[in-house]
Amino acid sequence: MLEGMARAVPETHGEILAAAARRFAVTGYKGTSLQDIARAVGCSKATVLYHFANKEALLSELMAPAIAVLEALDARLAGTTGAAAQEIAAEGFVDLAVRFRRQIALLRGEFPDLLQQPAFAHIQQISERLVAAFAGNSDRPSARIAALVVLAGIAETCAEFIDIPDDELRPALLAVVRRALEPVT
Amino acid sequence: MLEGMARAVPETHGEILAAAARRFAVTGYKGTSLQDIARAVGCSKATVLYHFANKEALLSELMAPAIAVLEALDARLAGTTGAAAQEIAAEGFVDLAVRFRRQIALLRGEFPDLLQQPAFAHIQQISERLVAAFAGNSDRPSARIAALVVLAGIAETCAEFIDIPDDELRPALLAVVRRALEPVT
DNA sequence: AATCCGTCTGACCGATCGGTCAGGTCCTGA
DNA sequence: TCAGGACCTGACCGATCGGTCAGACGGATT
Repeated sequence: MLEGMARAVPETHGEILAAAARRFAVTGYKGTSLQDIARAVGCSKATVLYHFANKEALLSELMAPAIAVLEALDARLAGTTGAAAQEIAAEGFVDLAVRFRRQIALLRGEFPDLLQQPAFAHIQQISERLVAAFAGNSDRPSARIAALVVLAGIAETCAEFIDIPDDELRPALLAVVRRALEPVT
Repeated sequence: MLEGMARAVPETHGEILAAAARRFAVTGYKGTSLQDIARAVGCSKATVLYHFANKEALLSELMAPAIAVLEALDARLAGTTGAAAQEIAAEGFVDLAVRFRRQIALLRGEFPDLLQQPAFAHIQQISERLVAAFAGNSDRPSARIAALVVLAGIAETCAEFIDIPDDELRPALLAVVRRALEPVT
């Protein structure tokens, strides 16, 4: 069986995942071919497809931890309203965006397309609830516009500053978000 | 010569341009094929390439007016600093983004890629100066982060709200931008 | 020695991409 | 009547895409 020392098994699976994360973050999901990833790893494209059923499976495995944190944030948001919802959304989403900068970068501009795939269908509803929370559950168009500005601004800014340390990015983002959001009346 | 009534010349050129604008705004530049555009117009792909040298020429002609306005804003920004630069950048960019929502939508996520092409090379420098103006020409990282948040947030929000009337979107955006920007010391 | 299995690969597939080209149609001016 | 040019098209091109498949290789089990 599996007794004895850990077999010197090649960790190709993890290497492919890491290389895909790096390439996706630079050239996006659609803009990165399986050939690109294979070249970065140093194996053939067929090897990539041996370890992952298809390109989308590669994306799913890469996004899974970020999605789990997003769902946890959505759960904490349930039942909150007004300023409390704004505060939870601000702290929670800024933290998420900073920690998963690479994952956010890879779906730049492809967010609407990728949401079509059934594997990410529920993300759309979560992001709608997140916008509502940023707006303090207000129906005023100006509140929703401000919410979308900060949501999109955080995501894009995190994707842009990939080298800055977390402890520098997080407080600056939190400060601008708290300033930008429309106070609930 | 060209005397007499305007010849009933088919305005295919304009129709292609309009259809391309619509398709690009929905599926992006890379995500829209010349076949898609031809189908939307009701002509062949070869006809599209008869009226436009190549796909990039179609994009250039579509972006030209927006780029002209952006360059005018950049010119107005020259020589300004501090709060004055912030105010000019805010009003100018919000107005630009609202007016050219469709053009902004079409380069969602493809902005970095498209900037590589020599035709749009100088746009990168302009956007850097725009970020600096939003930051009130401050070197503080938090000011630059706030500037990028509002810049990206405005662009993405405009691309998202394509149906809202200009007069509703513009003041709401201006309000959130003025709130969000870090005041110059 | 024979077998099995995890790992990996080159060759190949159909589809689609942006782009080219020869030629057809139709109007106009000489 | 004829030549010419603007307009348009189907057929085709090479490249690249995601994905499939039969089989090669090597170490462990029997």
